[in-house]
Amino acid sequence: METLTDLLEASLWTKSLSAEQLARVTAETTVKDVAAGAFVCRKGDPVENWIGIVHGLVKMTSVSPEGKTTTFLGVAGGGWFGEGSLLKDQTRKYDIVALRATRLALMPKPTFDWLLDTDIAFNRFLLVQLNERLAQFIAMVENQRLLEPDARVARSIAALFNPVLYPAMGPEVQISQEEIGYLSGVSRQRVNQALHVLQVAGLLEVNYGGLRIHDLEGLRAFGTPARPER
DNA sequence: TCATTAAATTGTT
DNA sequence: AACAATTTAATGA
Repeated sequence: METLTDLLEASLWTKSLSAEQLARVTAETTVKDVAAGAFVCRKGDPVENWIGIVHGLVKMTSVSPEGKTTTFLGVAGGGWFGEGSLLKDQTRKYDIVALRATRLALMPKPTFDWLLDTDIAFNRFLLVQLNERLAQFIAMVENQRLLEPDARVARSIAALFNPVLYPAMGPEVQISQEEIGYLSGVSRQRVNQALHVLQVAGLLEVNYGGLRIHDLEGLRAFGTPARPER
């Protein structure tokens, strides 16, 4: 995807908007390009926009006082984020960093509030998205506690391809193994091993600086024993 | 276009 | 964590 229009067309919440509503959203939403490694926003910033990803990839991270960094999740093409902070009218709780050169769409808070007040389908979209995120976070805690590293890596990658949250994802991502390590809570070396296991299993293809997904369902289910037929 | 070099990423111990 | 190998990107002839 290249333009704001592409992103809006790929986003589910625009489907029910009238031509007038869509025109207003298009007029008031701006586009911004950020370089790889750049901050999209920092912890403590006032929240002024709902942010969409036209293309590229960003991560939500937090840095401890000692400088250790943890990544909570990646947000991929077609995804929107920040509604939580907008709804609570708070400052950002996390840093957002671009992992690749990324094009963002910034919807001003007044526009967001206006959609919230006037469009029921928009509310339903947010409900579905928040629910999907909650499910992802619960799964993340469960995975981290119960699964072995290969499966943790498999599911962290699968989470990036969540079709509800990131409808515009193609079959490949550009992401280093180091970043996958941050996302899945596994060392880079272990990620490297895990990726080869997953490649041999035919679930994905390992490329320089990125991955191509062959079997998303297989990744999601990796490490779960098949339930015996009764 | 090709060769050289630096930087990033991967593979291995 | 450290090191070597590989790939990519940038630069200049």
